[in-house]
Amino acid sequence: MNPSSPSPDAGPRQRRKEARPQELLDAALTLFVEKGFAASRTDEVAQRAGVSKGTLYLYYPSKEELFKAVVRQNLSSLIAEGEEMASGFEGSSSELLSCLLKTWWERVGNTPAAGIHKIVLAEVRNFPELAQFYNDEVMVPADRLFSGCVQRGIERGEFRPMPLHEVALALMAPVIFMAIHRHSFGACPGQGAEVDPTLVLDTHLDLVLRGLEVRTPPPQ
Amino acid sequence: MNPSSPSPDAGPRQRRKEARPQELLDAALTLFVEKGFAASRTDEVAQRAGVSKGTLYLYYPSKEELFKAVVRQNLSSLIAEGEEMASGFEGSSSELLSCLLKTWWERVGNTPAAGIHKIVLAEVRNFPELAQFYNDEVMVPADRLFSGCVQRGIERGEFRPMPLHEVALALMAPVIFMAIHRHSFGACPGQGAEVDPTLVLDTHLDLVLRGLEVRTPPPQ
Amino acid sequence: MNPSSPSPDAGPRQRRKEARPQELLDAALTLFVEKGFAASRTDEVAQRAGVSKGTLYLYYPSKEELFKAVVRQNLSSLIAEGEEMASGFEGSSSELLSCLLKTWWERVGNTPAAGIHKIVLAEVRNFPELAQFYNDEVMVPADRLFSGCVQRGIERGEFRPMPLHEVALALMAPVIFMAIHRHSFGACPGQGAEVDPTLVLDTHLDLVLRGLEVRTPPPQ
Amino acid sequence: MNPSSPSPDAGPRQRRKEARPQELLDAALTLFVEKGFAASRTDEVAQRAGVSKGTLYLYYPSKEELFKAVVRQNLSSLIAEGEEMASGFEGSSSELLSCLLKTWWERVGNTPAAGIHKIVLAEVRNFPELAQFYNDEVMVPADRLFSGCVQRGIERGEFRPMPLHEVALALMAPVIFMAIHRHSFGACPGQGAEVDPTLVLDTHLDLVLRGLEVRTPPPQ
DNA sequence: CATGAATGAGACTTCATTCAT
DNA sequence: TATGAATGAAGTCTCATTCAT
Repeated sequence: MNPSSPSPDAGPRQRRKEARPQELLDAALTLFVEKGFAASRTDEVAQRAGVSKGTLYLYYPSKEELFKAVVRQNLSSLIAEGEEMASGFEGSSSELLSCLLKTWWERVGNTPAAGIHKIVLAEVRNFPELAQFYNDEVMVPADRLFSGCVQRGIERGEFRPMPLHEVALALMAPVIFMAIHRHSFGACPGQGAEVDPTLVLDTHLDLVLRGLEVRTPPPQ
Repeated sequence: MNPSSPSPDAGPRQRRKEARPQELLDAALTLFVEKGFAASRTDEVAQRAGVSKGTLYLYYPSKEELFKAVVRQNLSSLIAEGEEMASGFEGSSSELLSCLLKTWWERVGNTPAAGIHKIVLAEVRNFPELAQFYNDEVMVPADRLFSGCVQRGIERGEFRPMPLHEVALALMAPVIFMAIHRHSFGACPGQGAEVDPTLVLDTHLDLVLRGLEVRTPPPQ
Repeated sequence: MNPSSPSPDAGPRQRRKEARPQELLDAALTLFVEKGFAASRTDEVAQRAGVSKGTLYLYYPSKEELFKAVVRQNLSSLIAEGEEMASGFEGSSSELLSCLLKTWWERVGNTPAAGIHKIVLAEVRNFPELAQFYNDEVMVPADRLFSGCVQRGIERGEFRPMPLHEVALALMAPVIFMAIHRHSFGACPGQGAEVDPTLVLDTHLDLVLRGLEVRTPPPQ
Repeated sequence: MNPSSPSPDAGPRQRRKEARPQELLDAALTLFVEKGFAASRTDEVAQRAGVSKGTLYLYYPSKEELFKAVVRQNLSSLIAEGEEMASGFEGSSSELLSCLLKTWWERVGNTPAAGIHKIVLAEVRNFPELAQFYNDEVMVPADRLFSGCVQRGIERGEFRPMPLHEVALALMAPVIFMAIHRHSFGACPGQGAEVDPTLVLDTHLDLVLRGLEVRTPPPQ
């Protein structure tokens, strides 16, 4: 991949080798989202990545570790990005929250990665180690990001004083719920498809941001 | 159990026999909610119902059919109640929505039945038959109920005009999400337990209902 | 088996069921001795016992537990028997030791059970739990039995004072070694078969018991 | 490793190459003795020899062949030494036997080489080829050596007339047994460690040699 | 010669389902 | 109707062996 590599071509084998982890993660994401964690077979993950079962274990020592790697690649990185965007943001807090949620929807909610939330909510109880991992790696950072934005709004006098964590949850829940929902019923034709995600998102933002706003004191 | 029991009306044995299906459904609900569908063992369902594994198959021909029966019994009855309450309601639409959501939380969200939503979202993709069923029996009625309340508010001049289904979703999502969340991470100590459900519910209502309100035109 | 059982015949199924554990233990002993512990497949144990693989796990929860059961049945019981014989023995200590070793040879050394010693010596290092088990269940009791007999001889003035545990080991080692040896090379025709076990045993006893004896004090 | 090395006689690389088979055999011996044949991984053998797994297969076509080579190399050299010592011995036959056994213990029993006996006894049944080899190379010469010494003692009037092969076995068994035993249980703390090998050896010799002796006629 | 990524058969174990009693 | 012993397919993971580089 790197043209400065000593061997100019490296051959297909070398190229394959470097791409393996990514190919495996992609295959795993697709299958986990489709069938769930427990119902996915390591055989099939490998098969979809075009390798044998043994090769999968060459890169990831267990099914659980494979799942963690999928989570890290698809969720952890996005949260970090959001944190970065928030830290340098100049506009109003409403714009910031709106921007964060819309970005999240484009980058996660509307992609296969959204299915991860479904898996976690559904199966984490049977895999306690994953619960801890997901909490540390996803839930805590996400809460911190959104709570921080709300606090920013309150401090700047844009928002009413409100409980931070609860507002953060109220902000995130509908988009996550919609993402999960589409992943569950999306495959079933004619069901739940009648709602337009963009309209739902806009409506949700319209409602909640207006609900947050300090009501410009009418002269009364 | 004792055949020498001369009690009339068939005796305890007969009563047991007739109660079997219900006992099995109860045991299955508990276990499915706790572990999920795939991770629940038929052995344990039978054991919790106080019968042998063979007996389970006498009443339900497979684990899948048992699952469907559990879903049918526990979800279908929940919607009608809300519909009834809404139809005779006299107060403001905000009060109506607030009342519906709080009641739902008490009667469903905070009980084992909430776990069914988790199961369905997680596993419906592996049971296409259930998707149709869940859509018809749960999603459509729930949407109709909440959409209707929002429409009532708009018609009575309490709420701004807004897209009905999208608002309905924005209303329901956070409470369902929270219910699911508690079922997933509730068992893990110190995780997700720091949010107070009542406070979340109040905050959510505070935000969304205020967001729905027609802003009383300042000058008038 | 119990004639007072309500059903006089119980049918072949019932009879099979009661015999299962014994049939499985027999099959396991044969196979373990033939191939070793690690190289024996649970499939084959079950097959030789005439049941399916699943049935094996109905009676023994793991391969290791199956092995322990084999050891218990074939070795532990014999040692207890020897202890009993020793406790009530009236004759000389030489006769007692001679009798114990000859009995051991007949009941263990010359039967498939002797192969267990081979397995343990060879593989115990890879299964630490088995090491502890075997030590507690076999080695310690066997040492106690033989040490006790030697001590009896010394106390009664038949034997010279000697270190008990070391003599016990010197007494047991050749017969165990011979048993192992026959199990290893016994299958190979014409090898190691030229020694007559009975003659070896007699010679060993002749040597060691004479070595133990208090040399009748020559008049000096 | 550095190709620019101008050192004569082929340089370190060449030396490495020629030493490979020996390094592999050494690593294999260590590992086989430690873990047994089945539980040893070819990966680890190669790693301990400082080469890759593929290289191992360049020198030995399979794990079984490697095992055979290890046994062959390590057993063949062991016997000749003892024979040499015996042939020129001048003292009493008791001293000769005592010396042989003590030397064997120092040179073999107390070293990793003793582990080979454990491996052979345990696994020879799965490698019929090895049985013949072990018999010819080890058992027959060892028996010849010890039988010869006993015969020498009888001929010189030191020992009672006794069956030669059986006495030989009675002489060798305890030390071999103890050596094997230490290799099996030696790793387990507090087990079998309570016997002092030197004391066992002395006790064994004390017993058996006294048992062999012509009882010096009391009156003289 | 040497490498190490890749393979795939096969190990132990689980569990939904059946059926003789 | 009720039982529970029995089944065997299928799951995750290991590891001896191969082969392109």
